[in-house]
Amino acid sequence: MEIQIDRPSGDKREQILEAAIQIFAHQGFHDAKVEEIAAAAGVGKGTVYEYFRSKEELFYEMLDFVRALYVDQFQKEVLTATGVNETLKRMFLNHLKFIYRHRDMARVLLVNHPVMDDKLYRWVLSRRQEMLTFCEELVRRGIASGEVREVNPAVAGLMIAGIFNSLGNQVALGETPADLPRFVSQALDVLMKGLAPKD
Amino acid sequence: MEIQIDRPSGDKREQILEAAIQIFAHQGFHDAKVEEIAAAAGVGKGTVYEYFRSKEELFYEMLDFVRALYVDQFQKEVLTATGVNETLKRMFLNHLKFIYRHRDMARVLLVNHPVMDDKLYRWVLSRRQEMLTFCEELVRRGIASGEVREVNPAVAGLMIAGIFNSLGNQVALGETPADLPRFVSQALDVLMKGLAPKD
Amino acid sequence: MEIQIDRPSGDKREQILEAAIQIFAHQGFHDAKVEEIAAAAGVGKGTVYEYFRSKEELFYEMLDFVRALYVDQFQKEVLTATGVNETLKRMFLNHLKFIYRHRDMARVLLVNHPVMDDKLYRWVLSRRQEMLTFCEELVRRGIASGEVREVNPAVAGLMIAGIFNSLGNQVALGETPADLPRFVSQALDVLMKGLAPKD
Amino acid sequence: MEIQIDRPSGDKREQILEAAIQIFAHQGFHDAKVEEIAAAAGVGKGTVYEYFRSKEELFYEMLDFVRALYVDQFQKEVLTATGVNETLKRMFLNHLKFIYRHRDMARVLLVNHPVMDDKLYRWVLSRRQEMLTFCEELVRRGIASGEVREVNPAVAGLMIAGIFNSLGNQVALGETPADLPRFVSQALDVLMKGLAPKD
DNA sequence: AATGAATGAGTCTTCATTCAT
DNA sequence: CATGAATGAAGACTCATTCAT
Repeated sequence: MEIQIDRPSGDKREQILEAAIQIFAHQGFHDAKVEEIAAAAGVGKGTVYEYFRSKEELFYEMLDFVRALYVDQFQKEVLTATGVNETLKRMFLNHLKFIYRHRDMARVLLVNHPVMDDKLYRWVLSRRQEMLTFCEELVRRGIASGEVREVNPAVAGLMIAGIFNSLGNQVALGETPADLPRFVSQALDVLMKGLAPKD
Repeated sequence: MEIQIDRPSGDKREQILEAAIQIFAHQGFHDAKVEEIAAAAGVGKGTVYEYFRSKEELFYEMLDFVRALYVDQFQKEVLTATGVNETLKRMFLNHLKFIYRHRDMARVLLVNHPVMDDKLYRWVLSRRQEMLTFCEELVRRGIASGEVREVNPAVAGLMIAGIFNSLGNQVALGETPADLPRFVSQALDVLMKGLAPKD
Repeated sequence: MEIQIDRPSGDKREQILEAAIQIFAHQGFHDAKVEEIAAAAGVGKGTVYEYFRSKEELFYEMLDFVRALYVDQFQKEVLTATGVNETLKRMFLNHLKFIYRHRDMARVLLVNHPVMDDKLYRWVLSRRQEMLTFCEELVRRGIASGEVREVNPAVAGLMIAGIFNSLGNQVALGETPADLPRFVSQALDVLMKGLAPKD
Repeated sequence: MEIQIDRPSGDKREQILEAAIQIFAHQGFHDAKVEEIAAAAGVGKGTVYEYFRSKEELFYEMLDFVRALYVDQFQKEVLTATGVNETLKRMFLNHLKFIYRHRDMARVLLVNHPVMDDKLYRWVLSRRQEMLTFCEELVRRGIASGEVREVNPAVAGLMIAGIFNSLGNQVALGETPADLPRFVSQALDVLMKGLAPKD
């Protein structure tokens, strides 16, 4: 009898989160009205408060929801790669695909930083640091394996993260290139040449 | 000749703009109260409305005010350079110095994008496009002059802009490197190697 | 014969009333949540509405419930007395004992008068009038029987009711005297001396 | 030029307090709407918040406002008396006159005890204790001066306070006696006889 | 020109009540 | 009968804006 597996008890909650992504992405935190989110989720205003203590909590839960989706995909498709070049390729491509498929979510993560308070500020810094740490570590590994020449890992990490974000912004905010793999490989070609050992 | 030190004409307006930078930077658009800005400027609440039609107009005027400062410096110190390498060096260094000297303003421009409405969204896109166009053009010139190999100028422009922003973010949001010129040259070394003609 | 210990019929209704006393007494009408009352009664929120049309009706039913308990005891222990002195003694002692045993209920009746609307206002006035009428009538009987001198029965009635309430308040809101009978007889001693015929 | 003495800068604030008395007295704390109070005061809703931080603060400020009026009159007319009998006479008469002139305020103080929270509960208890302490002390002084026989001062104090409140309630909630001085002296006659030394 | 007291539109949030299960 | 998820009406409070001085 346990048919309906798709919509377990978390049903309404997820509906609201999806709606929150849309509304927050388009209006920003302050201009988004809880009533709009409820309407977009197809529920009553009060129902939002059955699942989330406040508008602010809903906002943060949504950030974590989106991030969880991203991290999930990242772990499956990026962390399984070996070698700097391969890792970067998957990392970039994965990023652009994710953004392309979730433009609304992406806009939330990229642009919608109202700096309401220190809490969000810290959240943003924390995400940024995660990314930098990963990139820097990748460079270190590359140096160790001989794939990368002796550069300052912190600087190279910043560069990788910057390029990474810039390409992502292009997909999210600008015109999405038709051939994403080619787009990525063009960028990585320049990057890797810049990092390549003399030889 | 240095008479009128206290209050040259047009002073109030600028006082308010300076205050707006501080307050908007720290609180974001929505959490900033007009009253706070007035207080920080040392004027009455009503006075703000003598100089600016609305809080929103004040916000945009402030953005343009900050941008004008930046552009001014950019034109003096960057546009006078010749050659891709030299231009990039000045452009990066200039950027980091500006951010370092105006951390508060920088936070406004970097993080504080409430996406209140399409107006701001367009403003942000527009600034981004300006930067990309400049970088892309720089690459084209580099290719023409032989300083840069035959890369996709759009992709290279995105990369340069990404690195540019990433280093800027590091100064604004992270730890500022002690030796900025060295910091920049390390990054440009990688970048230029990546873009260098085969030899 | 003591079967059905857990849930005799009509039990739920009484459970809810008992819970209502506790919650209303501690939170007041408006701050009491129906959900809390339901929880305190060990039933679901919806169940409350099976037995009471609304929160307001529950409140009034609770008032009558408490009052019925009081009146019951009053009739058994006070109305069976003869003579003013004996009646007063039992009336006072009975009152204090009731309050002592039902402090929570007492707080409802003594302090918790939200004056939500004219309905409750009239309820309060009505209870007050009952008490005054009884006291006044008692004085009249005392005058007729010679136990009380020729005083204004309305005034004397007010005085008795006032003393009555004041001693009750002491038990409910202040420190309960250790020896209640002595406490009462001290007060009645003064009162009866004041009302005594010249003789 | 300093004519308008009646309406100093505290003008609006007092208007709001007066309106608050009316509205709170008739509707109780929870059913009173800030907007109603503002309307009754002839000001805008926001103006209330210029003078009072919250509805709750307004409520307590109103209580203190009324109490200050009362205490003021009490000090002038009651504390200047000498002798138990005279003090009681003035105290009672003063009370009834105050209530008669400020029926709305009186209802606030007498009936409107929503027990919103412990704060108000403590306020009520505190006022009650003040009254009891005063009455008890009065009895002690009477015993010392020979005006009162050797009764338990705590019990006698409770009685006096009870009679005091009962007469006040009659004026506030019931029918006001035409001849207040006579009303008071009838009650005090009984009371003082009850407290009189044997002789 | 400068001010700040006054305003009320706009929104989050609560909670009594309903009703499908 | 019993339940509690869902609802939306209602109200406290904020703050951009106005305008009399």
